[in-house]
Amino acid sequence: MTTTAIAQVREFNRFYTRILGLLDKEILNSAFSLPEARVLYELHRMQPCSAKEIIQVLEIDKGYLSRILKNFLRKGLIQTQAVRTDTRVTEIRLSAKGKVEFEKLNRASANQIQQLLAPLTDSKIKSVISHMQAIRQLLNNHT
Amino acid sequence: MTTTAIAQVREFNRFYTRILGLLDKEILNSAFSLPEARVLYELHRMQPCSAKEIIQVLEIDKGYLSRILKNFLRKGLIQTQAVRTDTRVTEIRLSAKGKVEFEKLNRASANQIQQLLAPLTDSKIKSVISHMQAIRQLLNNHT
DNA sequence: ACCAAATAGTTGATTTTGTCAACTATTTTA
DNA sequence: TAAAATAGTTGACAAAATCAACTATTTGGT
Repeated sequence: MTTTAIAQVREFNRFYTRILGLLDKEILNSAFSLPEARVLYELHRMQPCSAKEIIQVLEIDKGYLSRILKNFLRKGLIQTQAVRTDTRVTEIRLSAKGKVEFEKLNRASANQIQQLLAPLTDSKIKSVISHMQAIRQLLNNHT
Repeated sequence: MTTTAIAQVREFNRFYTRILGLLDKEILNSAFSLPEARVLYELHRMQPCSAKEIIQVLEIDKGYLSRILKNFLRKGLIQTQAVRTDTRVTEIRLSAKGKVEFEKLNRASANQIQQLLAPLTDSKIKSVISHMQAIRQLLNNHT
């Protein structure tokens, strides 16, 4: 039983890895690299937040992130401010420009997803989404 | 309607990217890099096959793949043979050693998946899998 | 049959991405 | 109050990926 279950999950992983690859292509010819895009996305969703929080969510190296954020700061996409109660921590938030860039990226990625869903009828789209929600709920223990 | 659909897909992508990242960790402390592991996996499933076929499935650069295969050959994991009717093409297949290595890797990855499913009851596992199959079927146009 | 275009794969050069360890500056703990 | 822990930075490096030029074939059109 579990053997076939594992094979099925593996097949899905293979399949969905491909889908994610397709969707990422759009991002790759934006102004951002994939890791930058992911950081921007998390900033948008978590801000204000510390570098550490991003590191935890994205499981990314802290040195690596530090450089990405330095770059974002240079481009004026984020603002940083030391936290009063613990000056080791810097609170990061998107600047107005950062928000604009995020929105651009987000629209591009929305287009990609739309193309993915385009061949489906509305009811099939609903169906896909409910399957996705179900999977999320079932596997959700895993951080 | 589609707006929320897109947001839902995005959430799932985020979620499943994380899952895939977790599962990949196991592979990363094997003898293979992630791309090598993917090539090995495709070889196992498609052999005998040409480099081109792998390139198409994995959407990987041909120069990059060429090096990976060269490396596999050096390690004795694959055997190659020019195709009679078109000597530009080399038919690749796993050697006995290659099959053994694949099996090792495959077991490691199976363990990871098993851990993912471990907290679930059998009926929930069935449920996850049927949702996965449904998604695959619905999105399958997108090779 | 012959030449141009296409194709499979290789190689070298380079860029991008990611890792690791050492370091500074704080804060926490015991 | 000294030692350990934590947030983040930086430099050195390694791994992953891309790009273009190249060889050797095969195909297609005339």
